[in-house]
Amino acid sequence: MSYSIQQASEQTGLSVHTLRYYEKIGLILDVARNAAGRRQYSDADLQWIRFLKQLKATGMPLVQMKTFAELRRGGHATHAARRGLLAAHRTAVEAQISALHDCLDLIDYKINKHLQGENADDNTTSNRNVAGE
Amino acid sequence: MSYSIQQASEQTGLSVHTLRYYEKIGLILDVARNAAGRRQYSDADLQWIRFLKQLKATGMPLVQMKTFAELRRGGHATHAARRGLLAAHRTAVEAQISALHDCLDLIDYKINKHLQGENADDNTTSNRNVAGE
DNA sequence: GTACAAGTTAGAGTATGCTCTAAATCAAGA
DNA sequence: TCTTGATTTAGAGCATACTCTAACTTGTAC
Repeated sequence: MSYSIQQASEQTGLSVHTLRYYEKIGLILDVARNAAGRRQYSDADLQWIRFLKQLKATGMPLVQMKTFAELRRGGHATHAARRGLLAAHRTAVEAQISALHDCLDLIDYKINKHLQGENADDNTTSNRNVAGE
Repeated sequence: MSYSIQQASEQTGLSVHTLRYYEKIGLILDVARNAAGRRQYSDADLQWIRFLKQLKATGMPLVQMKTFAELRRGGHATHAARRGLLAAHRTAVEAQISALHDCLDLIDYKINKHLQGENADDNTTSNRNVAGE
């Protein structure tokens, strides 16, 4: 099964512009072309693009994804390197989750403060050591 | 207690450039000045800046933080609006956490795949419906 | 064959969020 | 007083990640 750039866009949720851009900067490699020079995305291509989207959702910069894309093209020899990258990123994602939980706690505290109708404009007298209103 | 911009920078982890920038775009309001026109940050200011930093860590755009900053200046009358904003943001942060957990799962799958020495370059024969290598 | 939609490229433009520079002012120590 | 370092402003510059434009080619329907 192969897909036009428009179909790939629909399947992945990235715009056609973005798909071309990702290819230009080396995130998507070796996309097949038909006789007329048009892109023919494979299922594997779409899976890879969805993976990129996931990585992006975790805040990974495109340049780091590019590193991964290049390693991927290197085949078996690069398995260890890719594993290392993923492991490092895993740690980063866990830290992010932890930071978001902290923020949730803070938001809950703030919401609660507002619900109770406390003087929410005077941070200096807060009985809890959290950031200002 | 009041703090110079340099001290505020040290206390909050934002650069002095960023502190001035945040003030310029309306994220930090009504910072006191001494006779010479130099900024004198209060403890309340620092708490507010730390709160901004937390919001930023959750991916909130500066323009939305600015809305919150303006509401804050509005005092009691804006409590409900602020509560609404925070509640909406809470939902967004929860969604983010959930997305990050999904990504962790995917990363774990990938790491595992590499550890086992499977053919990690052939996505089309993957026995699991996840994104490409 | 003639529209018309969809594809191609290179390259310009935009949005966000800083980050730095220049020129001037100010405060404190030798 | 002179120097050094910190501050001030307006505004320029930069990095990231798109997003769009122009000019052209291709494929399909009528």
